[in-house]
Amino acid sequence: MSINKKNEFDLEIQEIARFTKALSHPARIAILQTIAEKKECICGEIVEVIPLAQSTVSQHLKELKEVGLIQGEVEGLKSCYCIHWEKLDEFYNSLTLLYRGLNKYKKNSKLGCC
Amino acid sequence: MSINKKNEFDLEIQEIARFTKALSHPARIAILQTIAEKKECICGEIVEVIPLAQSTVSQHLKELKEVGLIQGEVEGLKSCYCIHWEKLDEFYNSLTLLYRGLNKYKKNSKLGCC
DNA sequence: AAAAATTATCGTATATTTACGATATACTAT
DNA sequence: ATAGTATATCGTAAATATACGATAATTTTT
Repeated sequence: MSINKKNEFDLEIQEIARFTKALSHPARIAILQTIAEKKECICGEIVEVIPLAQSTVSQHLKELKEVGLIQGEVEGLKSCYCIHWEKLDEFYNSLTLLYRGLNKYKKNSKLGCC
Repeated sequence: MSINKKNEFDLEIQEIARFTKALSHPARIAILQTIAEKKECICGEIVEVIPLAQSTVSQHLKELKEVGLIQGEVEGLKSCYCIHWEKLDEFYNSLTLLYRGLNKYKKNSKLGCC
């Protein structure tokens, strides 16, 4: 049992789900905010602010990087992260489309169900 | 190990994470769309359209209901679902605030990292 | 060259999610 | 009353996520 069925849905929907999943943990939202606020977005600074172990923060950073919301660059010993603004826009835009798409049906809906 | 640390983050952030988590599976996004599109939002109609077993769909419906994005009403033998539009607005608004909050720092950011 | 510092990765434990079939419950139709 | 329907819930298996310490890799500093 429990074979993955996520790929049986529309690609557009899968894309949104990958983004929302990336932001489905408070730590990753907080990390995104921290990176945005600081000019020097060094890993250690993130670890200082987030109430999780260094290895755990590193893991969350990896996930944000994999979905494309942040970029990482090795800077000697330090590792420097920044927001991938275009990707963030892309996320927000596709979510806005979803929201508007749903809202199109709002006018015809009754209050409450059935 | 693996004690839950989600509640060590800002409430605002936790709230957004609960919403994004609810939409972090393609099935739940598809279900939301299906409910919005149909006027008669009966469970069986959702099951027809979603490529998952009835019990699995029911489980996803429960999660959407728990986070408040849909409402359910028993209608005799049938079970009728609808979008909770106010809650959906709430979600979209808080995500918009997050997006704008991040974007405030965009102008001061360099292209690429460090 | 040795010690210290920074970060990614490995190993691992636990928790949660995903998925299904089977079943219970409750209503409708015969 | 009985049979049939619709849906929620239970039990369970497998997959994935979360969290940490330990360690490896690499770069500074001494």
